[in-house]
Amino acid sequence: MTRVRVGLTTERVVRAGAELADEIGFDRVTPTELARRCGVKTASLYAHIKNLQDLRTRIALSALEELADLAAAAMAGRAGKDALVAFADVCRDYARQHPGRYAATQLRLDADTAAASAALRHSLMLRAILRGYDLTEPDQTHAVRLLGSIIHGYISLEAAGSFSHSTPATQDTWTWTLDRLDALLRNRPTP
Amino acid sequence: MTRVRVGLTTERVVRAGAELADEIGFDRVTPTELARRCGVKTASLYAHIKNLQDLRTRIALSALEELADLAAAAMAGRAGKDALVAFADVCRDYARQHPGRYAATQLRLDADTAAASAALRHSLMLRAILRGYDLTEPDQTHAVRLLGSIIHGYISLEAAGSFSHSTPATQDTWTWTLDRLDALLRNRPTP
DNA sequence: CTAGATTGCCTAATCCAGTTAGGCAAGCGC
DNA sequence: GCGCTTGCCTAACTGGATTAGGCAATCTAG
Repeated sequence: MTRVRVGLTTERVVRAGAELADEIGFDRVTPTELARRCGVKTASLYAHIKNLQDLRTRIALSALEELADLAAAAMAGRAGKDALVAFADVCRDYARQHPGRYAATQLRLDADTAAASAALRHSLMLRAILRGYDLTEPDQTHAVRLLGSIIHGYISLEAAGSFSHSTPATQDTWTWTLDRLDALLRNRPTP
Repeated sequence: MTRVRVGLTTERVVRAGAELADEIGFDRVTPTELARRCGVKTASLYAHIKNLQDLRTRIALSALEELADLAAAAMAGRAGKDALVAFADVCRDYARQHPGRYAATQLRLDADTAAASAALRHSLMLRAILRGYDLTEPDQTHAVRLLGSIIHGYISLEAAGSFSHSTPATQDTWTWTLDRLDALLRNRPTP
């Protein structure tokens, strides 16, 4: 019985979990499935992760980091609408290319974990986008929330297939939406 | 051993499941928990539901119906911004009062089930709202998707607690958002 | 090169949730 | 009161999450 050492580490397990999530869905990532994919018995995973919840949290945190890195890179050197479109496109592309990881970013984290996560970077980037528009508090906070709502809402509905049975291409709606959103932010507050 | 007949039916089981979802979360609704709540052994539920997936699907469908009924009632006799605000408020209130049921409405349904669900009524109501604005295709479809994205995105983020650690009250952001959305829909397409 | 320490991965076992099969009795119609 | 229907039960199976403990593959020292 030649026993082969795959050489797992926590990082590799989490990475494999993220890939698995993209293939079969984040909520179907389970120790059993992940072990199968890693070519290892289920119990062996527990040397690297504490339990299922720990695994999911780690995948979520790594996805948040990854998305934040991508967004930061795309936004570098851009401002105003350019920055807005760059950020939104990165989020949407990420969700389309890595649906499981994107789903992971929506995992409900406890307060401490969330505070130490890359979620803070995301909100800072939203703030940064709005620096290109002429907004003062409290409008700026309202706008941060609106931005988050539209981007997340659109991506969720598109991923759920809510748009797939209508005629205009979703890409058209996406650019239309960002155009309108940009105009909305540029215009003075309504009277 | 006096055996008591609770008198379950599929409808009552689903109703109890919806209430349980609001209390402990939709994804924690499970035959075991639901049986406990109904005062019945787990196996007894299977006379009324096929399995866990069937239970979840039924809860989702009933929530979609319930929300559609509420929305239709709130929108009756209203048009334009009044209709928009009425519809959006109903969705938000429903999500706050019945978080588990709202989560259920986001359950991924297979094509046949979705087609026979109240989801169609929801999209028709969104179309109805837009009749109060001067939009032609393809702008109208874009606007339907934008409406859905904002409402769903905002509610999701608010439910996830994403807004709970900032200062302006979420109610202010909500009315601000609907004001801006109304203005966006009223204004001519950007040059 | 080899002995010992480390530790990655295994087997074995436990617990618990989802699910099925079959039995009993509570309430129905007569 | 008699039988039929059927709501609910007990008993049993399956499969996944998790833990404990053992063995062997690799690393390090000398």
